[in-house]
Amino acid sequence: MSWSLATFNVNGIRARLPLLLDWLKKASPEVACLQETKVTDEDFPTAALEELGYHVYFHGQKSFNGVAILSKQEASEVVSGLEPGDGGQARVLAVRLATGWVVNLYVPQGREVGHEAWHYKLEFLKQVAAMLPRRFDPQEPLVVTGDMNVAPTDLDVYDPKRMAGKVSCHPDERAALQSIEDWGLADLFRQHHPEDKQFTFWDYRLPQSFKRDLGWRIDLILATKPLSAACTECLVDTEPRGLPKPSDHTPVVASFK
Amino acid sequence: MSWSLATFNVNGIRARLPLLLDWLKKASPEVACLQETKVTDEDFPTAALEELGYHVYFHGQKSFNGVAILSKQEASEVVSGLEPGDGGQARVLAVRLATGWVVNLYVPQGREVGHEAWHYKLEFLKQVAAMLPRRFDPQEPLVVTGDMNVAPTDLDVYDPKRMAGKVSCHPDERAALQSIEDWGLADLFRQHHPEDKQFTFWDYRLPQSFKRDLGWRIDLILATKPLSAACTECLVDTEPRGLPKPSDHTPVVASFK
DNA sequence: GGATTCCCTG
DNA sequence: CAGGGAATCC
Repeated sequence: MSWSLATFNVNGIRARLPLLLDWLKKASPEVACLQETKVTDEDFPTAALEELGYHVYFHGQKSFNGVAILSKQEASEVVSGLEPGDGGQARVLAVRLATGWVVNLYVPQGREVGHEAWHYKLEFLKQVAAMLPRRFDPQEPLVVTGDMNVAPTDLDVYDPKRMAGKVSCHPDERAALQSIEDWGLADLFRQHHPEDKQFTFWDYRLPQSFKRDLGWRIDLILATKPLSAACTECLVDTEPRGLPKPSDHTPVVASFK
Repeated sequence: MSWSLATFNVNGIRARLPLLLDWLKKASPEVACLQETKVTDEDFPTAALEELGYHVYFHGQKSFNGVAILSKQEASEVVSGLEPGDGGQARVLAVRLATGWVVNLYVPQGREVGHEAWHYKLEFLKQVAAMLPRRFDPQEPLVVTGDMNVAPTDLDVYDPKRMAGKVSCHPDERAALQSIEDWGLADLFRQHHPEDKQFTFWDYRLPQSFKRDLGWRIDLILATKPLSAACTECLVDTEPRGLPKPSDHTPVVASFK
């Protein structure tokens, strides 16, 4: 039985609901990991998503952050947060599905290199690296996905020279991401497309960024060996970013046999 | 040659632009008087309206109020405001067309009976009553239209008992409106429909107010004898209030032969 | 309930 | 440029 998993930073699930529902109807991933839902659990639009046949798991807060996982299969376990010390920010949600664990991350953006928020970002990445071996087994099927806010290599930014040493391209961030992968995770998009300059995020603030393809690949699907070996394809679905009222990110989808 | 004139409190012309354009295309009134445009003259969406064949006249301010007149015929005169002492609020706009003068009003709502804003409302109505004989001739064709924020009689409110003595139904407001009409204006809707309980405004804040028809008739088209005699019909177009993202008001249209 | 403006974040 | 939030007004 083949299945697929998506990650999508929706930048406000309430503002994005029509677009998200349309996309889910078409793409119909078995599992969808959402970031930046920007909504309290109280106000999460559960009903509309359940109508599409998803079990809905979420971990939200008032204005910022917020993660959710939609799954056609019911989860047997749900874990919110990175405890202890993710600062109360709603950035981590994990569920155990029949196909394995899915860990959904919304890594802090970090503002500027050296900024307090940037140190927090590095700390967060280190805590993820520490959490994985504590909670999981790299021999078991597991996905770590989400908006990492780190472009793994220079291939993953539109202008590596301009971005060199800047936030999301800084060596310390890349090293922190690498040490997460070193535990035993493969970057599925890169595994299937070793050379492609394909982005998943185009800043609203850069004029015409999407049209001119001035982007970053920061939304990743990482998987342990059992799943990376079963992965048949990993693609960026660029269409939603071109529709009216888009998120600044677009979905990434991995298919498994 | 027959023609029609509409009044429509759009409650924010920028937020209402798609709905307004659709309605204008269908109804195609010769003249449309708009209230609560809520936009500065700088930001008025002139182009989109001109594309529909209208000359566009407006008198706006930053967040509140704002009036505009769209006319397929060019105006030979345009007068903004009620000078002196309409408090700088953008509530009055008059244009001279081939078919006669059109005076577009957005009467203050008044908040609560006795409130400072309510006294201002009465003062405003008195100033309108004083301005008409000073500027115009009741023997000439003239329309005074807009959101009067007064329901002329108990027939014009959904629950006259509940509303008795309240804002927009208070005897002093009705008397002030009556003294405007006494100069020589007929209420065209009421002239053609002496008994109809037909509303033009349904409050957003009353749950299901439109569906349950809990409304007020406060958007009026008044005309001097030459035009009231030429008026063949006056109707409330209820459709726009039922569409997605509606104004709380709906257009009223008068037809003339 | 909805439009506006102003503020904060990305 | 776009989301959310709080305050103001109707």
